[in-house]
Amino acid sequence: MSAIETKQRILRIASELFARQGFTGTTIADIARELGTTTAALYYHFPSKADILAGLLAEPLASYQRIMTSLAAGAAAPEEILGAFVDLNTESRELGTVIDRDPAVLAMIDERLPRSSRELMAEVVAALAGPDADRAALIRASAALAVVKGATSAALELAPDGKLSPDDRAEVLATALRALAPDPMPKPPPGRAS
Amino acid sequence: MSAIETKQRILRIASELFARQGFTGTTIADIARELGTTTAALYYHFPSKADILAGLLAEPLASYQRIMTSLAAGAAAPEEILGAFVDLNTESRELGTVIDRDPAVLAMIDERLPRSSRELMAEVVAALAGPDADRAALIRASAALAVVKGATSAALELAPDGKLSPDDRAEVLATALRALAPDPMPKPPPGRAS
DNA sequence: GTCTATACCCGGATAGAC
DNA sequence: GTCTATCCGGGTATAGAC
Repeated sequence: MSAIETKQRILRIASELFARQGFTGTTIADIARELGTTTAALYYHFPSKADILAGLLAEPLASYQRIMTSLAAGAAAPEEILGAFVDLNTESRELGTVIDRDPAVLAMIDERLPRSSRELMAEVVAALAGPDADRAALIRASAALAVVKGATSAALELAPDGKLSPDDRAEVLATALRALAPDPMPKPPPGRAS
Repeated sequence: MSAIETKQRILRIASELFARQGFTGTTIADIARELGTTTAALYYHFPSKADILAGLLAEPLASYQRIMTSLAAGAAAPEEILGAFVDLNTESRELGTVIDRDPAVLAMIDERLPRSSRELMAEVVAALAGPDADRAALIRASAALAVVKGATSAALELAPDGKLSPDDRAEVLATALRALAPDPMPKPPPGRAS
């Protein structure tokens, strides 16, 4: 088995284990056992446990930054932004749960990013809420993002083939947009017969 | 300082640290330092680190089970269910982030509960989605729950006094309900003039 | 490229004095 | 109730043979 091939296997195994047990909760020995070798063999392919995580995070993090730059470029439609995050969560479904579950992972990511992940999220919320957003609008924007994350992973779990069908994607997106939009009529004004 | 008083201080400190660094990411030494004593002193008040967490979790877990039994009793309105979870997240705001972030914590909770937390969540989703729910309805129900968690914590962070105002609570609830409701008209059927 | 063996550190927990 | 000192286990990482 070529070195590069083994490297891929390690990443695949690590991805599963991290998703199930978290990054901190997964030991090098866990990965080695699943791989069928010893921990020492692992260190031939990766210099450290953190580097395994970094290898896993490289692509999704690049996608993420692409979204952020396109977001900084101009006023993107909420639909575009939310759709991009649905796709990001779909591509790297296992990692999505890993990332914000483990503070150690958060810290690692913050090292590799220009701005902290909290700041980045705040930017996305601001972009979704629009320029003159009151607190209610910010709440709704946070809600829309929560929907994207929660509903996407729910849809992926419910899907028989583990893939996000176009219908499901549309449902998630529509739900997020409904969350984002203010209530059309919170309470029908009294004195106005239907 | 009385023992009972110190115990409360420990719980308070632990709550903060767990929220910031996660349960696994927080060491007994961290807590002791913040407390101004040594780790050995901590063990006079709590037999183990896990027991500190258990002390923190006791109340919110009881609330949670209260919700579940009332849910099992009869068909509660979605509004009631979602409202109950908003309140639960508000009362134990710091813990909410701790609980499902750390697999170790999840495991501990599952030990103390009759059913696994995954099963419980599935029950709530089912109750929200209704008896004859298709996959889209289940997705929306998951989304509504995600809104409750995400938007409540966002609202708490945005609030100047760190408290959830009635207005904000209403906004969160309305948003969750919009997420839950199917799209009124996803696409106006063609051939039917407005 | 993978092994055995082991160094090293850190975190949870205990013993026993005060 | 709190201290000093220490044990013990487990986890990352390395050395060096094969």
